[in-house]
Amino acid sequence: MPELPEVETTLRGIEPSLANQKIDLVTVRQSSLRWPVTPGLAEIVQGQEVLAVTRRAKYLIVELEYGSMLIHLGMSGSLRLTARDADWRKHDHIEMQLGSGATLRYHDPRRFGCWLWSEGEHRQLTHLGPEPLSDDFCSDRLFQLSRNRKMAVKPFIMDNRMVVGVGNIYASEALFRSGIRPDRAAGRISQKRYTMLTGHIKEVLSAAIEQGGTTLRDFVNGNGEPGYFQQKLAVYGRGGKVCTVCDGVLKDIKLGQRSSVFCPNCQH
DNA sequence: CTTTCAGCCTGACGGC
DNA sequence: TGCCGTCAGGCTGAAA
Repeated sequence: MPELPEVETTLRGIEPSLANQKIDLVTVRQSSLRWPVTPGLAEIVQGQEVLAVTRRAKYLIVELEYGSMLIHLGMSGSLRLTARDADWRKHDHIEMQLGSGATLRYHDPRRFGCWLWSEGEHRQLTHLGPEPLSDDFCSDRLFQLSRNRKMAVKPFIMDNRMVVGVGNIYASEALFRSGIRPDRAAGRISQKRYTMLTGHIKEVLSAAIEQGGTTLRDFVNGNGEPGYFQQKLAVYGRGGKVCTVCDGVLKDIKLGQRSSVFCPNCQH
């Protein structure tokens, strides 16, 4: 389940093999993803050179000479570099062969991801909030946006218009570290506590990216998804278990259709 | 305007 | 053993 750290890890892994390479051949075996793969995408991008590979939120952007491809890994997607003649695994949907001989495979069992082509800006990228690790994401901004909002703070910080890239795992962890109950109304949290929360969001995401860096080679070589962050999680997936800080039992509630685990003792 | 919620999809898992 | 229901998750767009 790629969250922002996994997408960033993927970017760092594949970028050197794609940048400044010509796309020789693209094969789309399954075009039914979150949105249909842009019709004719393969023919359009073949022959173009990759100018750069970047990331915005959880989207990867492959910039080409006449436009760009927008790639999302959805819930279960992954990109890996393979040998040119590697066997196709179940759920390998798209392959991109580069001039160097490098081959990129897109694998996505649940098909929540996307591969889209556009000559201009992708509509998915308009209306996105700031990157969580940039200075544009600051507590003042978050505090101002939260005023008069009755929505619970957890779905609030997971809203891409507030800040991008904060998924269920890291939202839960950042709220725990901040001592804030996930179901507290966003508009009823003080500026001081938003300062803490903002800091913890940055902290938890950058720590995960750092750890992603250590499993970078494995990840790109395609030996399965990294499970490196699991033992560091204090609340996510631990409903009913004992809190790591006090001796209370962690509670599991639904917020905006998402499971939300917190410690009723430590979080208020 | 804000907020909620169904739907997309497959695999893993628990109950029987 | 296998069948069925439930859950997980990001994101959009329609409904309230």
